[in-house]
Amino acid sequence: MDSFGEIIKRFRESNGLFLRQVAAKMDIDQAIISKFERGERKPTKEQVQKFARFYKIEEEKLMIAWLSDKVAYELVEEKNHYKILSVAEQKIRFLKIKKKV
Amino acid sequence: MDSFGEIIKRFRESNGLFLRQVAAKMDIDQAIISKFERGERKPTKEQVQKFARFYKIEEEKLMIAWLSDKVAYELVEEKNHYKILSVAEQKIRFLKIKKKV
DNA sequence: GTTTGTTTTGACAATATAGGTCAAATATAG
DNA sequence: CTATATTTGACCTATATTGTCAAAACAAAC
Repeated sequence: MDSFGEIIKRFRESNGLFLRQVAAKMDIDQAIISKFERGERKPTKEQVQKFARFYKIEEEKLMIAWLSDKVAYELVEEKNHYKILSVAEQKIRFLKIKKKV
Repeated sequence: MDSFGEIIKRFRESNGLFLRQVAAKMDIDQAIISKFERGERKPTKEQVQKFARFYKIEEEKLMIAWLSDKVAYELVEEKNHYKILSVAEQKIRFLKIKKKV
């Protein structure tokens, strides 16, 4: 249940890298990476993919963390979050079927 | 499992109102309401509340439809949507507990 | 306590996304 | 064809998100 930020921070540290180094190699401002790691800012989808490649993390895994962060952030202040999620699930299933036809 | 748009359209029609009339009373451009009804645009939270009051729909019900639309729209193109939703659910639960402390 | 190296913060700019307005186009009914 | 209702699309504005940079804060070493 890790957040995107926790994951990329863990990988950075286990590789013994400084923000400065990651920033240079990935060509992303280090202030932003610092904010990603602490969940203060959300990366774009392209950045998520870039991090997956950089740290050799399975892209799907990182994507799940990132998207679930977004959904959680969007609903945490709302009532009935469980209901909202289950209705959303039904709608997604319906939409996915519809598109294939 | 209705979308926000389907709900407000149903209420408008069952009240025998034209878009023009709703638009005038609610002070929202009728083109926008037309787009809401067909899901082409998403209303703001304030507008959702306004529609709930206008049609005397239970606000929670409309809010659930609106938020689940947003989540569904956000995830429909993604893989692993079920996994994403279940991780999001855990994260929300965790965050809600954390806030109360 | 000052030097050196790292991370965090915050103000501001740039960009992207969402929402609003309006008039014209397209139904639909008579 | 006329009249009324809805939809579409182009354009504009507002808001939210992301990027940049320099300074502040933190930490370890000495």
